[in-house]
Amino acid sequence: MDKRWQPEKFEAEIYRKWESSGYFTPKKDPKKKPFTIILPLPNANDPMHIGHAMFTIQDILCRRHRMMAEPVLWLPGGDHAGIETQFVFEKKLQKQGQSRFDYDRKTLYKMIWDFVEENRKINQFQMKDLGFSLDWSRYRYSLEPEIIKQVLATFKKLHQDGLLYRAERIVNYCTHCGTAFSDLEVDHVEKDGFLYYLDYGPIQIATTRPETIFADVAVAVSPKDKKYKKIACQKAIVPLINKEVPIIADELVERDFGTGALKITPAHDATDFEIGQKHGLPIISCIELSGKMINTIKEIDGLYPKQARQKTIDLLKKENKLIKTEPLRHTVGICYRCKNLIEPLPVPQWYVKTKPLSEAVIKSVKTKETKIFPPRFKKVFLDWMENIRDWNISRQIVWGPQIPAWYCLDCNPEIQINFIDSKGVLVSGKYSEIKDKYRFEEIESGLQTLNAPIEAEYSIEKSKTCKKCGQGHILQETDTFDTWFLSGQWPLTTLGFNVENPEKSSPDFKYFYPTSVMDTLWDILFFWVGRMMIFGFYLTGKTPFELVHLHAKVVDEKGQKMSKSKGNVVNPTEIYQKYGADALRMALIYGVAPASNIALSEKKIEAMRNFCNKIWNAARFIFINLEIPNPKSQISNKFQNSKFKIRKEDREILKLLRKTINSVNKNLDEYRFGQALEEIYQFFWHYFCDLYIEATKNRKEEALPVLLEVLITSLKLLHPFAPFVTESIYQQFKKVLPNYQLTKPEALMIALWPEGISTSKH
RNA sequence: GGGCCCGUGGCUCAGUUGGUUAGAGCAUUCGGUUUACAUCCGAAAGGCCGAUGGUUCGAGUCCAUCCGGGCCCACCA
Repeated sequence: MDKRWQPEKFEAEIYRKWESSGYFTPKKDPKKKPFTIILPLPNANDPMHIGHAMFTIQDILCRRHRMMAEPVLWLPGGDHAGIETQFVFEKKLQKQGQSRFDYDRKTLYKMIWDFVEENRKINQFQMKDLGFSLDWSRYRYSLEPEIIKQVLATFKKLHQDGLLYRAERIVNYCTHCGTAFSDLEVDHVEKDGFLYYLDYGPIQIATTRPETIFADVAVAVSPKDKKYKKIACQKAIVPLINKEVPIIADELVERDFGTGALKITPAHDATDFEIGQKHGLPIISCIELSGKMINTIKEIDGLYPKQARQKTIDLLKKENKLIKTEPLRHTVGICYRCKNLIEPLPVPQWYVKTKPLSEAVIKSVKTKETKIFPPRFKKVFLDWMENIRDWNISRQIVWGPQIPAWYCLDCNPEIQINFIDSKGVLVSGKYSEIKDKYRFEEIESGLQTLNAPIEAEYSIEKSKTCKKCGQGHILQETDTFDTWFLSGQWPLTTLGFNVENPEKSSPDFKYFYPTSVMDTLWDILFFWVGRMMIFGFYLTGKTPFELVHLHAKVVDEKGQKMSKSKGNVVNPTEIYQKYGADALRMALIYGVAPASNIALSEKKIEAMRNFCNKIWNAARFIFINLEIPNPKSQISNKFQNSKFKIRKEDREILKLLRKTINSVNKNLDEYRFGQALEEIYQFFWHYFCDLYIEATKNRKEEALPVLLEVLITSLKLLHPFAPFVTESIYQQFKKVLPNYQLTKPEALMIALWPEGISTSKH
């Protein structure tokens, strides 16, 4: 054995051995309950970042259960990651001086597909480098035809069950990304702005968005507000356009804010929209999807809201309609992706009715059919579930499966179409306006987007001709699914669930579902975990996983969030190349409490590298003392038959070993990985090495059986945390002790886990 | 506006249902090391466990209030 642990010499070979021996692929045994984890599918396009290295927790769970002789499946996959990937790709286009609007959707889709394929394997290699015991034979990609087939079937089922509908509401629209987002995808930031007090004739209002006055349809006051009682029957007058609008009363209006009167602009504010709906007010838009002003006055039309605001204020000042301006710190929504302001706009979208779906989920968490760890997240999860709002699943991007709904253009001539014609020119217009100038085939092949009015009729069955009018001018909805609509079904689709006929689901599904643990970063608890549970219960009536385990994010040594701009990002690849995978794995686990931030420093990684070296050298010491003159002669003769005296120190170390086994098991049973590792660390280094090995130096031969037993047992305990160094050592010993009882199994990875006397309650 | 979490030696954090001298890694100081250890071993120094009050035979650990830091959710224009 070398003088020190050199990971680069062993890691790749060891991983190859495991994989080729088929250890990662479970043997299904109907008599045994399997242990299953579905890997949170990384963005197929992303190289690994430090967050992915936290999958170590899952590997620890899987490796331990595998050693406990359970059939273990850890299933890997990759996500096309709709908006994330398209965003990255568009940035790339931008660098080349292009944009997505230069391409029809088919071409763009193909380009992104190729872009992803180029990178799709990278993070798979990296996960292998980290030693993850994933069953690569079951790898799934979210855009595989079979996966998409099931996802579309779910859409159809939702539709049949009346849980799906189109609606035109205020959505969170990012004019830069050109798509709507769900409420979860909007970040809120505090911003210093101004509150403008405007003269609306008999009444004064206060607003932060004077540029939207052109779309005002009313002024609302609080019904409790006495000071406006008298003028309730009068009309307010919108300045600049001198439009008369009614003054109404609604309890959503806050009496003490501003003047207590709120201008109602249903098209550009969610609260106003709600009030507008209640009072039957019209919806007038003054900002279009491109983010530009429209339907205003000639000085303003075509401007972006920011410029429009200044211009409007100038004009209001001129007409003496601006009463005063006061500074106001308020929160605004920004796009979580591009950080630009979210523009609330009315757009027809597809929605899932979530309330009926959430009931089973809530019940399962309350009855602990689905457990959440750490338990403190249970409350926020339930709060969210209980107040869930309908889910907007439409995204106006191309990267992802299109929503399976079809419109007949002849029955819906008002449909707005954007396409690139055969000369490469972008054409926009209603179908009724363009149908005589272009052939349908030209429109279809150059199609970018269509925008169907809310009353448009659609079919969820694909057909060549319209059942109503018999024409063949049919286009599919160009909205694609929110990525989470696909990934929300991941535990089902990856295991082979059949939506249309659950009886026909694959044997894998029948055996491995429900899965055991879902481990993920808590920031996607609602995005993903919640949706997986919704789909799991909706489609199978069962929870998709018995336990949700949430871990925290990795921060730098000062406790600061890692970000590119701060320059404190730790690249896992560099780390494991320098220190070895085991050192990185342990640095992420050691001394970390459940779901608390993980402070990662180079010093800590070094310390764990030293620990690997310590393990290696303890083994080396024993290895050398086997002193085998001829490796083929059986070492066992040398000590197995010899009578040796058990001394006090032998008894003590064995007792301590037993104690360590117990506490490691207990800690692991309760998901205290950091504590478990600390226990082994202390035992191995400071008791076994510092005390026991030192004490046996003058009676090496006699102590050999105990040395070997403690070493091999420790290797087993350490294996889930540091698989490479432990397996490498084991293989060295196996070579010289092929028939020794402790080194019988082919690999440490499949050796029997040291069970303690369990003290935890089950 | 509602909710959650954190505040323990210079730094980063453990401390599981309240129980003997509060732990680790890194950093610091001193000593040792001819062979398991690009190191390692031994020893030392360093903490009124954010503040105050309470429950208790006993609290870092439970309760209340306050101070300081972080996070999540929410339609205050």
